[in-house]
Formats: sequence, structure tokens, C-alpha cells
Amino acid sequence: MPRVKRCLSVSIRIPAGQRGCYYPVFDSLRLRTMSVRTRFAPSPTGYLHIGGVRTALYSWLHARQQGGHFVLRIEDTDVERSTLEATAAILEGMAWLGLDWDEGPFYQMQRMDRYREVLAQMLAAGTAYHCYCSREEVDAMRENQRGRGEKPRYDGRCRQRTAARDGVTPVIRFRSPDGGETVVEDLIHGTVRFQNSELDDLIIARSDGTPTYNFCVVVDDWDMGITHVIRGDDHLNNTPRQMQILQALGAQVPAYAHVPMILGPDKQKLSKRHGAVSVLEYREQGFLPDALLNFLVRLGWSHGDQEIFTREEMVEFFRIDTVNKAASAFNPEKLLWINAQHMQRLTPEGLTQHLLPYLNAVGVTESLLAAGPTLPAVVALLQERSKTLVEMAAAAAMFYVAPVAGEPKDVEKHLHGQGALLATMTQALGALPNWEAAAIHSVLQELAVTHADGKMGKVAQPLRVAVAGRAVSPPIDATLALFGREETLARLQRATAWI
RNA sequence: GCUCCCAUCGUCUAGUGGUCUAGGACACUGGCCUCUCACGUCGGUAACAGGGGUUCGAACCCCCUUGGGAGCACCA
Repeated sequence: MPRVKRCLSVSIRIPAGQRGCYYPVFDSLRLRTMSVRTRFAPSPTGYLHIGGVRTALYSWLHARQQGGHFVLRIEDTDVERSTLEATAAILEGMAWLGLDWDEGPFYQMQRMDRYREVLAQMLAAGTAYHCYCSREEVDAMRENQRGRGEKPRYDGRCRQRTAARDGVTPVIRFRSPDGGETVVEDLIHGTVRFQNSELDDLIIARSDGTPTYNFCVVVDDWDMGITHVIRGDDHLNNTPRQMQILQALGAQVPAYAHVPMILGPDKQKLSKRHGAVSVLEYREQGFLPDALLNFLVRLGWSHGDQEIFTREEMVEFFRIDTVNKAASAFNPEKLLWINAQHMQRLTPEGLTQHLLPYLNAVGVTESLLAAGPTLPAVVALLQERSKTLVEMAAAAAMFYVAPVAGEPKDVEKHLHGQGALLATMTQALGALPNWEAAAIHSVLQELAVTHADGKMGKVAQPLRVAVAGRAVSPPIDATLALFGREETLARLQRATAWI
């Protein structure tokens, strides 16, 4: 058994019989004085999905809150599946969300020399060895073990081999400890014990010399001085292996936090059929980055009864060790609600900045905007009746582009046979001394009394359909105020043709 | 098959042995507000997976069962 090194969050128990030492070893002093370094390490084999974003967020929050550093690392060693587009999408997604990194992005493909160097060291130190077993041989071994109801694992038959086997380029395997146990002190899951006998000698370099995932991660986390590895809990089973390699290297073992995964609304694994899984799709759908982050941070974590968090509050209140252990289901309705809440809390000016691209997307150009009412004023009216920026852009368009035709259903219901009323309204509004919401409101109220038994709805709805083209809009007085008199009268005039 | 993880309303969660006839939020739903749509506001429906322990006392501790999930690659 290799010498046990001191490390941060692990202890190794010597099997009964070999008396003596228990290496407790939680160096709390060191943990407190060492500056925090976390990382997010996606592999660029697809879009940046929502589950990845949450682990990125947790890592980022922990680093920001502790005044530490957040490192971005791209794990692109799977040459077959990694693409430049995916890398670009990841960076763009992170940037959109404002999850800024202090170091990187580092690319594993650019670190090959370093991996080979470490590999050579391990070979020399005897913590790794060449294995000449053929795939067939290993497959047969596993087949056999499965047949006996055992967990398939390499039996270490090349450990003692000193001579090369002709015509075979060997892989390199890690020489894992035979007995005892490896204990992960996970910040989220607590103490998790693994019997070392469960872990076999894993391949750390392929026969073509390229290093494998578990090895690269270890070397990178070590080199980059990562103090807290925050990642999906699908990696919990990899952790003891990584810890063993770290120990064999004489490196300090970081603290681990394995965050549960995100499930679809049906509690099944989140996939495309659940709708959007890529972050950038959420941007397209009109979600505010802070709202998405707020939703994600609450999925598996809470701070009293608080639901809405600003970015600053997240950084202040978030604690990685209070994250829930159980997987949680993605709830689109709640995301929508949180987004609406964030939209309401922004100032009209602030929200306007977010809205601009979406307006352009629906054809409201800069020049149309310049010719119409001031945008923050429109935003202020729409702010508490829009759940997404897309929805808001659609509603705002009406202020800059007059409807060419009324919604048939609404015209039928509210405008049909109202020619006289429209004419009266046109006249009354045209005669109004000052064009402002309160004055418009008074006029409409008078009209309601004189023409509609005092029912405001009987006046407001026909008017609304006439100027907005549909039966839904912000309060009609405020809407007309923003249109301006000229535009309002023009629209009324045009609407007479719809009747 | 083996190893590991997980388990409170439909969903996200609060709850760490008595203050729980289990709290909040989304969704759903009834009322109020109201020119439409929203917002807001007041109310309602709705949960400790099951079984054993431990204890004077268990949602909280232990064990088992059940049900989910992950891993067991020359993928990451």
C-alpha cells in the first residue's frame, strides 16, 4: 500500500490488523486561511445545458462569496465529440449570465505535455504501471466477473510485469491501494465511504499515449490550485479514484461538493423533449439572466422564505453546504413567475436596455422607436403585465407600429355597430385641451355616462380595439396618452374602416 | 449483478427530538380590486413513501422494504 499523504478532506483507515494509524486530517486552519479557488469544467460536446449552468452558478457563487477565484476550464480531450461551436456556445452562455471567470478558459488539449510529464513521474515512482492486456482479455475478465455477480474490474495482472509484450503498445494504469477505504467528506452529502477493494486500477493513459478524463481532472485541479471541487453528483463515484491519484501525487485533496442533478418536470432525466435545455434558448425566450440564475439557485437551496434574490443577495446568502441532497425537478411555471418578478423590480430604464434586442427582433427598428413614444414610458406600462421580454416586445410593438387590421374576434365583439360611438369619441378627444391620462380618463368617463349607462367597459373596449387592434392593452387612458393625440385620432379614423 | 447516492403538498422548499392540528412559494382554485389583460390583496385544496425499532415523546435518530438516480469504458 502506498504511503498515505496528509490531505485536506480525506482520511484513510488502515485495515484491521495493520495497527496504528488513523490519519484524521481535516486541516481546518488551512482551509480557513487558504484563498478559495473553484472551477467550472464543461466538455464542449454540446450546448451549455441548464444543469451545467447550475453547477457553474454554485461554483461561481462560492468563489465570489469567499472572495476567491473562479476558473473556467474546457475539457476537450474527447476529440471526436468536442467542437469549436460548442466551446463558443459555452463562453457565450456564461457571458450572457454574467458568470465571469477570473482565470482561463484553459483547454486540456493544450496541456498534453504536462499530463505526459506527470505520467512519467508516476511510472517512475511506481504509482502507475504499463498494462499489456488486450481489450479482448479485459473484456473476457469483466464478462466473467459479471457472470459471477461481481462488479466488473481489472484484476491487476500486469502489476508485476516488467517485460513488454511484443507487438502491444501498453496503456498506463494507476496502481490503486489494495485495502482500506477512501472517505469523501462531501460538503453536501456528508461522509461517503468507499472500500478500496471496490476500486480497480483504472487506465490513466490510452495506448496512444493520451491521458484519460479522471487523470486530467486530477492534474488540472492540482495545478490550478482548486480548493473546492463543485460538480454534478454523477461524479461522486469518481471521487475516491481522483483522491487516490491526488494522494499518490502528493497533492492536497480539495474539498468536494457534489450537487444533485436537475430533472425534467416529470422527474425524468432532463432532455430536449422537456423543452429548452440550452441556456441560450432561455435568452431567446426572453428570460432575464438574473431571473434564470435566481430560479436555478432556488432549485435545491433556500434562504428562509425568500424567493426573489438579486445577484448580490445570492452572493451574500448562498452557502454551498446547505444545498439539498435530492435531485429536483425543473418547473417552467415558476421560472416564468420569477422572471416576471425580476422584470417588475427593474427600473423602466434598466428593463428597456434588456428589451431593445427583442424589439428589433420583432421589427421595431431604431427609427420607428425614435418616431414613437419614449420607450421607458412604454416599458413602465408593460412592466407588470409581461412575463418575458419576448412577450413585452410583442406588446410594445403596438406603440410603434399601428395595427393594419383588428383582431376579427375582438372587432366583432366590441366594434361592431359602434360607428356612432367612435365618431363621438373622436370628437371629444379631439377637443380635449390637454392630452394627458387623467384628462383622457375624465372624457371617457363622461362618455360612459352619456352613452353607456355609466359602464366604462362599454366605452373603453371599443376604443381599445380601435386603437390597439385587440381587446387587450395597458390601461386605455395611459395608452392614449403615450400615443399622442395625433396618432390616436389617426388610428380611430383608420378603425372606422374595420367596422 | 455489484458499489454509491437520494426520499416532506403536483412542483421548489422550511423543518435538525417536544413550539408541527407540518410553514412559505409556484401551479390550481374562490373572493376583492378593475376599462381589458395583468399586478396586487384576502381565502381554499394539497405532503412527512411503507414497516419496524430507540425514546416519556419522532417529519427529524437507527434498521429493513419499496421506489427513484448515478457509476462500474483505452467517454467525459
